[in-house]
Amino acid sequence: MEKKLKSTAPCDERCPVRASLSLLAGKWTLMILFQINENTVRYGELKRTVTGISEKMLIQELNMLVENKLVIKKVYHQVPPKVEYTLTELGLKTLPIVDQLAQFGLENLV
Amino acid sequence: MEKKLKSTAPCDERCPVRASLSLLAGKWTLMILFQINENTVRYGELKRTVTGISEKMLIQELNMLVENKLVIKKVYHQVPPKVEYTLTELGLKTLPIVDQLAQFGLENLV
DNA sequence: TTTGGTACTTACCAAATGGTTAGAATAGCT
DNA sequence: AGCTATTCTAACCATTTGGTAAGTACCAAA
Repeated sequence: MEKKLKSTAPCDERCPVRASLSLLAGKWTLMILFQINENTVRYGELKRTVTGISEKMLIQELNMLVENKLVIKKVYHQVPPKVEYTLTELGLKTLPIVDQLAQFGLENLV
Repeated sequence: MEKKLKSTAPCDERCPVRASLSLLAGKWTLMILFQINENTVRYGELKRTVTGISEKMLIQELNMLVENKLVIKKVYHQVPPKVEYTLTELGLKTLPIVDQLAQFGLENLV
């Protein structure tokens, strides 16, 4: 009775894949989430571990992630400043996606 | 002995997440793979189901996917022409990623 | 002979993305 | 007084990405 749903279902605004991608499709987004993972990470640490990213991009992405409630930012008002980033509940839920990406990479690329 | 590997592992060229993203991070890539899925799909069908994409982008992405061995293209030399796209073995292995994206979208967005 | 259907291709332009460089803030250390 | 450390901001430019619109090819059917 409902055999061919898949092939005809259009991928429009309601498509869950599209919705996720609009949040996560950036060049660096998933890699940053991967690096934060289940840890609490300082800005400088991210700068070092996400190799190749510019400061501008890193900050821009982090702000975007905070705005979208995937990441929590904790500022220590010290000098020199100290800022820590952690995944929110929602952010943690992206880790299975990242895991699949990692697994695909491990098995078929690199 | 090897507790803190995660937090210090840099995400450089060897990072499997980065490798996968370099292949799949495009705005439309994963959505196209999602639409082809386990089916055999004609070009025109994709044009209709991946709503919002331009012909230029769709062709460009499909060519890229064929080049990267994620998709097989079968041309029927008829008039009017008929072209079918199918996922390769490798392409099928990206479906778990897409599934996670879909699940994340379903549970937290839309 | 004109129209239609399918799968592209091309040229041009606009917008999004990303990189580089310099600098701001601030307090402790020398 | 000047240096250092850390996080972030701003201005400028280059590259990449993406969209629009028009055109190509081919034959069959009207």
